[in-house]
This record gives sequence, C-alpha cells and structure tokens, in this order.
Amino acid sequence: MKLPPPLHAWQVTPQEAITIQKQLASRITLKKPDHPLLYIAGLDAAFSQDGKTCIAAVVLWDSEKQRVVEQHSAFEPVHFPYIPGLLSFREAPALLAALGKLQQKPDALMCDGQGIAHPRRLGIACHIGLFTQIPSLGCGKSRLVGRHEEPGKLPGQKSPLIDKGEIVGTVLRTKTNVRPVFVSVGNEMDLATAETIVLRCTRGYRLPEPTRLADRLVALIKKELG
DNA sequence: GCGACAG
DNA sequence: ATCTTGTCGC
Repeated sequence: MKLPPPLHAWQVTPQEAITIQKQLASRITLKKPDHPLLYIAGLDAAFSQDGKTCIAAVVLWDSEKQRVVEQHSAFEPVHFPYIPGLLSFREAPALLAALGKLQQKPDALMCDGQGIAHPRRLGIACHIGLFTQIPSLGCGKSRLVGRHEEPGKLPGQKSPLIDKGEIVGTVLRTKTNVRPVFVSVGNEMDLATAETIVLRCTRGYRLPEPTRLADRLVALIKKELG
C-alpha cells in the first residue's frame, strides 16, 4: 500500500523530537470508527545484535476468520537512542517501511506500546496513525505514565489508566491471572473500540494475535541473522 | 534535586 | 529492546 508523504524527518535531535511530538499531538482525533474494523495490522520491532539496525514486522490479521492474511518485514538503520517517551523515533521508520509492503490496506493498526497514554499524548501508536492515516491503537506490555487499580483477574476485566486527572487508557486483563496489558487510543479511534479490538484478537495468550505474531516474526528474523 | 521511565 | 538456564505453576 502507498503511504502518505512523511510529516517530518526522522533524523532529528531529542529536543527536536519533543517539539515535533507537541505539534503532532494537536492533530490527534478521538472518534469511534464508523466502519467495522476486521483487518488488523499488528506491528513490532527488534534490533540487530550490534544495535545498528531496526527489524520491523507487520502481520495483517483477519479478526473474523482469525487467520493471517499477509506478513512482511523491513530493516532500517537506527538513528536515535532509546529514550522513554521518544520510542517512535527509533522504531517508526522500519515499521512504516514494513507497512508499505502490504498489498491490502488494514482497517486498523495495533502497535506494541502506548497511544495517548504518553507524557505529551503522542505515543508510537498515535505517531504511526498520523503517518498512515489509518485508525490506530496502542497495546503495551507495561506502563509509561498514569496510575491505576489492579483489574480483576479474569479476561475482559479492566481498570482505567489515569494521568493528570485524565483517563488515558485501560489496563486490560487478557488472560486469567496473567499481567494485564495497557490499551490506549492512537488516532481516529475511541477507547471502547480499542479495548474491543484487543479482546477480539486475543486467543489464549497475554498479547493479541496481531502483535504476538509480529513479535514472533521479528524474533525469527533476528535469530536467522546471527 | 530525586525518582520514574513504552521498547 | 537485550543479556540468559532452569524452574515453578496452570
């Protein structure tokens, strides 16, 4: 699929990255998608042993038939260190390259990390959502910002994630007695829909299939490399 | 100044 | 993310 023109350069300084995030955050829209979201693209990244290359994967998942439709990978040199809050400047270039290889356009994107549950409300799911103009959500394995109560131990039970007095996401249990995941809105999405998508894509593992399979794919590629 | 801190 | 074996529990 063809992606829209890039909104900005990726080779910037951490200071510039923060400025960019503040500007892009104002463009995020929270809305309930009006079409059924069946085809979900899961995204994940890993790094080469020398840490110089980002390995990205996208897995397009048919949430109705519950099967993989397409899967691709891409490599990009890394031009940015890992700094909490600036994750997308490390991983997004490779993730976007992988997305560009899809034949079919996804109905929504599922990113490994946060959406608006971010200090400047521009987590990687928001960033990727803006660059692609596709509804997006973040499903992270741990917390970046916000406070929350422990959700019930059963699948589907949840607790709001609150930051600065605002509900920025949902701490959602996907598997009995297993650590919950952190779900938040990316772009052109609402929290209830994001939660529904995550649960609909979950099949007995902590992580929903799109993200879990993308994670498996990058791990395999990394293993094959060295 | 002191902690916290997605992947 | 990544470095790393066995081991406890459902």
